[in-house]
Amino acid sequence: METNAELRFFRVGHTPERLRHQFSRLIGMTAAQVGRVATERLTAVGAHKQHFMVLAALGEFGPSSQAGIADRTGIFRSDLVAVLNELEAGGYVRRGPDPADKRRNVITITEAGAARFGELDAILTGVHEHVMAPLSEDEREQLFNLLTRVNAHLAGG
Amino acid sequence: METNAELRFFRVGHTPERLRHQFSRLIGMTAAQVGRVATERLTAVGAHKQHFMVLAALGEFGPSSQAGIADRTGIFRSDLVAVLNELEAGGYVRRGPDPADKRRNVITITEAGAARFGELDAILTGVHEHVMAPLSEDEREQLFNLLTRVNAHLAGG
DNA sequence: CGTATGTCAGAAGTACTGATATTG
DNA sequence: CCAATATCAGTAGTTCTGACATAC
Repeated sequence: METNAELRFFRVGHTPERLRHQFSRLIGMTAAQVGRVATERLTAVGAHKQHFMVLAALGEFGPSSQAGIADRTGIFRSDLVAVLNELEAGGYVRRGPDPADKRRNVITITEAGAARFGELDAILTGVHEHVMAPLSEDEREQLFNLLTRVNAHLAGG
Repeated sequence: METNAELRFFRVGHTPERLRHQFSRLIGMTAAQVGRVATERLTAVGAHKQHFMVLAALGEFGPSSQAGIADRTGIFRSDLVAVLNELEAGGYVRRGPDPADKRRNVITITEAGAARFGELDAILTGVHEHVMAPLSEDEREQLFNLLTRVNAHLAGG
């Protein structure tokens, strides 16, 4: 299992190539690992990322139709139904008909929902503390800024 | 649907909170969008991320057992079987018994496999060009370094 | 005997498509 | 008549668990 130069196309001393290739996998690998940790800790309290996303969207933008939540979170309208069923069952949101447009529901976050959001947010903050552990304050801010710009660009088109 | 201060717990002027919350979703959202684009373009040529990961691992570390590939890529041994079946069917890898340990197979990348890797790598490079578009050369390097350190830390324990 | 390897069968989560009834 | 909304049914792909035979 030792070095067989014929069969390796990344040779030692060929660093730029190797870095580029690692780069291609970097985002995916990082995201996968971060996602795994986050999912793990959220399921430990009976939640999903989607719960967090919905509660965050409601907290940020106020009461909304389901279509509005779907647009803001990227969750499919069809999948949102189940997520809202769960959140409603937990008392975290209220779902009522919209008097102004009878096709729509108005989804409203409750006190319990705000508290739940705080709980999930603390968990995710813990995760990203763990993830960011090797970075300084300045570097975390750099990473935040770079990712924000990348994300804005991707969301924009 | 206008501002209802009672129901929003992110208030204007409460910026730090909002940033923190956005931060929690940032990696996930970015990863999701990058992943979607990458998957889309790879399936267009009949490939998956896992194909790329396996070929990259073989290129980087040379011939390996399936367990070795699983360790390096994070793909489960059970799932690797199908991935290698596909790669073998395409002529991209050879799978033979290990004379030194009859439990193991030795997986070797072929010439065609190296070419295939180049093809997939070009596709993913294109994706990350698209992703990194708003960043300067220096900033890309920064992002690369930050993610590398985060990733190393996560992989290490 | 306990452990590692490759393989298979299947569960659980996620992402997505399509159809439908209701309403605008 | 066309578009949007909430909902449901079902597909596809990913992640992960468990079992098993073989070999160390």
